[in-house]
Amino acid sequence: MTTPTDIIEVVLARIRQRGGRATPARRLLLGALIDSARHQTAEDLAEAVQARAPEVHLTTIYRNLDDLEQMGVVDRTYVSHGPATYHLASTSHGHLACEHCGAIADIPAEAFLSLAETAMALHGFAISPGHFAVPGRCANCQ
Amino acid sequence: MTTPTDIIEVVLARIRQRGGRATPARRLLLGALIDSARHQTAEDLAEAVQARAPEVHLTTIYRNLDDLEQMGVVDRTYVSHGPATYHLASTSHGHLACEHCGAIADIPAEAFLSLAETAMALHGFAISPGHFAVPGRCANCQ
DNA sequence: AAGTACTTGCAACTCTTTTGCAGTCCGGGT
DNA sequence: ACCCGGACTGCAAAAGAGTTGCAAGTACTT
Repeated sequence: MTTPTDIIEVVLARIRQRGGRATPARRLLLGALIDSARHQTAEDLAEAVQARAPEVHLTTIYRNLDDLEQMGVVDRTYVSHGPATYHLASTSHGHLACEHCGAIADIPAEAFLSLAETAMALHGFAISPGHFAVPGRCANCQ
Repeated sequence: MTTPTDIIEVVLARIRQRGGRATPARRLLLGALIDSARHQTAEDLAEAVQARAPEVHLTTIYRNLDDLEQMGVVDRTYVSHGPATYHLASTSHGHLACEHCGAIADIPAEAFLSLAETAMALHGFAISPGHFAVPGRCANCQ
């Protein structure tokens, strides 16, 4: 099976290939992303990392999240007017964000198929379903 | 036909009904929203208003946009990591925003139908198609 | 073991939006 | 027509999220 440590080392190997380094901050950040595979803000992640290494600065979290996003390791999801959230890219899915209570629900990538087709047909536009949250009202808040 | 002035007066009438007042700033803001029915940021709108009334403060634009949004007169659209954009709510449509060049394209509300159905079936979630932009790559930037 | 370039911590800053407050002005009542 | 209360505005200041410059630190190559 694939343990958290495996995942971390695989990603670090990829980082090394690009001329990057395996630093404690990176290990801890990846650990935090794996631990709680839910949608966490940069600040959530900083808190998790700082529980084990208090000197790691929020700036470092942001810089590493940017890199990981560029490498395709994490997805950054923009929730309507609020901090961005991050999660491992492994599971491709979309997001529904309640405008009222802030709850986030996942929705399979296939749900975006017909939207993707229409966008492509009309404008030659390729959507990125994982990178944003669809706002609306959840069942409880309607 | 419906002239810009007509629209402005209809909206102002609704504002008065709620105990609100018809101020020059409101008239100018509505005018700016009508003039260029495209997606404008609060700053764009402030600039347009200030061309005729330089003393109108950005704060006032924000406060009025909030009110107009609550009244359902304008839609606020969140583009991934960037300022929110506003437009008259009259025409209901979705948005595609290029992650690379920032271009915004419109897409008919019907394109969201199957997504809306899936969200409702899976989570009882009612999406608000007008309130966000779907990120991706436009034809030129792929 | 040493050098180099990638990383980090820190502080200061940017951008967007919100809030507090005191003065201004709209419009219903007289 | 005039007055008054509450709605609205301008200004300054702050808050939230993320970015940047720079010097010091450190992982990896040789």
